[in-house]
Amino acid sequence: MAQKNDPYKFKKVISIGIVSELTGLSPRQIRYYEERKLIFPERSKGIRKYSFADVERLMEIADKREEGVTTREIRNEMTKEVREKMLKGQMNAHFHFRS
Amino acid sequence: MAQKNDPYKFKKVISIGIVSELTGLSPRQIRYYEERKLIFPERSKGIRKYSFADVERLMEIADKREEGVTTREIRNEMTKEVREKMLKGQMNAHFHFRS
DNA sequence: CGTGTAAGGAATTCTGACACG
DNA sequence: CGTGTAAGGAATTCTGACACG
Repeated sequence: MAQKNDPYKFKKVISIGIVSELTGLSPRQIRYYEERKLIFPERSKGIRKYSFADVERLMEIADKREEGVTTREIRNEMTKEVREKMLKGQMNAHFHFRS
Repeated sequence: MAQKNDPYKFKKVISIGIVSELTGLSPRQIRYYEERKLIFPERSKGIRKYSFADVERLMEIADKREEGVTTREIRNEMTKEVREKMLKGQMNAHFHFRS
């Protein structure tokens, strides 16, 4: 596992303009990737707030897009990863019970 | 030393409204503490940007203010700490040379 | 000294839409 | 499909000032 007890990485506090600066993506692109369910900012009075984790995710997305991967495919890879992680979780729970 | 290789703690990316929510301080108070040189946000097109370190610092300031410590005194404690750290740095460098 | 507030302006963000492809 | 743009409105932030104390 990467880093989970990172106290700042997951707090949604960054507005879209700054995210745009950090990632090099346009606000339009960032909003579109949300529409395609690749990222999930929170809202503070209607205004989108992102975490550093979101910023890193967006940079990964940007890389894949440059390689020609469609948002649809990125989305699919994502759900696949989640599925695998859930399986692992199941297995861990299983072995835990058995031991 | 606390945490120095924290990749997110020191990036100035949070706007004053969010800092206000995180700390419970009013924007007015936050700007005033800057005027008194207790914090040093960066600016992105005139708009203040704070780091998580700044947020923590502001919470310390808030605690001291509640105890009745003046901004002047907080400022003095600060410069004193810096002075001590510089001394330590000197000593470390010194011993380093000698060993 | 430390903080609230009203004032006017500038910069940000939001959404829905049209465009191109 | 993915992204740019102009449009109109709403929310944010900024500064300097007056107030109270």
